[in-house]
This record gives sequence, structure tokens and C-alpha cells, in this order.
Amino acid sequence: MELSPTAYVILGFLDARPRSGYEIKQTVDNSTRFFWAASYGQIYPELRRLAGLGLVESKRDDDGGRRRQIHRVTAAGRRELRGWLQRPAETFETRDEWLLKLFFARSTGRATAAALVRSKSEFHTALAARLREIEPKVVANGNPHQLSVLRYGIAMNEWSAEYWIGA
Amino acid sequence: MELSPTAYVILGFLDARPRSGYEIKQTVDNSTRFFWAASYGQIYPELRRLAGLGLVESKRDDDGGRRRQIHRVTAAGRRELRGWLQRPAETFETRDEWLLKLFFARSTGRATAAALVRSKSEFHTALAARLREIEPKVVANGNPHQLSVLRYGIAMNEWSAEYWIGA
DNA sequence: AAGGACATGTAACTAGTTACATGATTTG
DNA sequence: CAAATCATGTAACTAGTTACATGTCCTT
Repeated sequence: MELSPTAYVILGFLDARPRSGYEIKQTVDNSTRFFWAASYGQIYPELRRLAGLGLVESKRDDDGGRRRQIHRVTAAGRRELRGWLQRPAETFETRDEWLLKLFFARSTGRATAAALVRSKSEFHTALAARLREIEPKVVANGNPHQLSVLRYGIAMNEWSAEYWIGA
Repeated sequence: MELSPTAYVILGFLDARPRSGYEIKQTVDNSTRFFWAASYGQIYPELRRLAGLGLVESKRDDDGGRRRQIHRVTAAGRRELRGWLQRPAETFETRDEWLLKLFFARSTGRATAAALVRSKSEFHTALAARLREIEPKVVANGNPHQLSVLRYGIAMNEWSAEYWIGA
């Protein structure tokens, strides 16, 4: 089966424990977001699709008057996730508008280019700080792979911030 | 006017000199590709759109029997490009399937995780090497901003490759 | 003669975002 | 009581990829 990487994000989080679509979104925003984002507009329809394929089981579990749906990964879903983990990765993409503007900053004055570089540096500093805030939670949850991914993100953004300060 | 960043890529390259859609694609693949890619399926329709908006002028310029179209940026197109360059950048996105797999490599053995890390490191080494090949061309064309963007790409990929070797 | 590079273009598809609609509960 | 948070979902849209179709010219 060939699912979208975002489907595996969902399967991956459900593999740790069952949760609602809303919770998946929060979790993504506090973890994989810096290298793989996902919006509600993707998560909810994808959950349905996965349920249709038998990879996820969804059951209603209202919280008081609050309508809620809890999803859990099935045995087939776990198999699917393992299969994906063993296949080689393919996608690596970056869309960096700062670099694009700097690249075409020919006619603009050098003040504009300098401001751009400063702004890029600040962006990476802010992102690194944001990731540092998450760090204690990830340490607490005790998954070494997740921690090493996060630390890479922190280190990389700090590296980038410094790179452009020196420039 | 609010165009897609890819439209500005086109305007930016046409600003340096007029060229065909095919040439734009080749140029992108040899320069902005590592931080902003574009396919024919985007470039050709976008050229039409830009022509419709009066930002680009396209004229037929067959090369022997080879049908060809040369596009040049208009004065309005240059204004539009400058306007974009002066607005702050917004988009910064990464989709990294290697990090995603590592992040969810809980149940897989540690051998799988190690292979993943190695493969990520190799990927960045190869990309850095690819960018190094381009470097002389960029040096030759004498645009300092383009060179600094390229060198950042090289440095960053080398940094990433080394980061994961040590891990 | 064949294969690769030059050259343009579209159709079908996949992915993903944004904005909106709806409504309950919790917190200040 | 107002605002934030919890919670689900969809419609319309934007962006972008892939695969295909077509044909020329150049190199081996």
C-alpha cells in the first residue's frame, strides 16, 4: 500500500496511543511541525480514509457534552507503518522565501539585502527558541529518536542563525 | 498584486535576461532548486498568466525548425518584482521524510534507525557535492547574492551530513 | 539509425492551506 | 460574561507533480 507521508504521521502518533484528530493536530504542532506540518483539512479526511482501509478504528467517545472521536491504529495499520519505516525515504524539500529573495536581490540596494539576511537569522533564532521550549516535554516522554530529531532541529536552526549573522 | 513565489522566480530569471520556458526550467534546476523547485507543469501555465497580466511579453522566436518562445519581463513586471523583494518573506517549509521515519522509529530495531541516519547523512553529502559542481558557474556569472545563497546551501548540507555521522 | 537534448504544452492527479461553520466547556 | 480552548468537519482554493503527447535537432 502506498499512503501519503502525512498518513504515516497519523499512524505513527496513533501507534504510541489512541487519540482524537484534534489531539493529533496539537501533537504535530508540538513536534514534527518543523519538518512535517499537517492541517485539520488534511488530518480529518485522512483519518476517514485510513478507517476505510481498516488501518485505523474510530469510535465515538464524547467528553461530557463535547462530541469527540478517538482513533486507534489496528494490527493492519501497525504492519503498514512498519513497512513504511523499512522502505527508503524519498522526500526532502525546502521552500525558503528568504533565500529566494536574497537570490534575486540584484537591483535592490544592499540595505535591503542586509535586512533580509538579518530577518532570516532572526527567524532561525526564534524557531530554535521555540524548539527549545518543547525539549523538556520530549525528554520527559523518553523516546530517544524523537529527542535526537528535535535536537537536530535546534542545532540546525542555531547554526543557520549564526551563519547569517557572520555574513 | 499577490503572485505565487514561483511567479517571482520566473520574473527574477527573466529580469536577468529574456529566455524560453525550457531555459527557465534548466536554470531553476541548476540554481534555486535546492530551496525552491519548479516543474514544467508550473512554469508554462505561469508564463501565460504573467503574460496575461502584462508582466511578461512573449514572442515567438523559432530556432530553425524548432518552435520556441522567448519571454521578457516588462516594466510592470520589474516593478512587481521589486515590490515583492521589499515585502517581508513569509514561507519557510521543510518536508523531510528521513526525519519523519527516524521520529517514528520506535518499534523498528536500532539497526534500521542507524541505516536511516547513515542514509540521511549520505543524502546531504551528495547534495552538497552537487551544489559544489554548480559553484564555478555561479562564481563566473558574478552575482554575489546568488553565490552567497549557494554557499549557504553547500555549508548547510555539509553541516547536516557531518551532524549525522557523529550521531 | 538511435539516443539524447531542445522545446512546448496539457490532463489528471495529489497534496495541502485557508477560511468558515458549529457548538460545548473551561478559565479568568 | 467574555475569551480561550476543545472538538469536528467541509468547501473552495492554491500549489505542485507526474506522465504523457508531440516534434526537432544534434551527436555518435
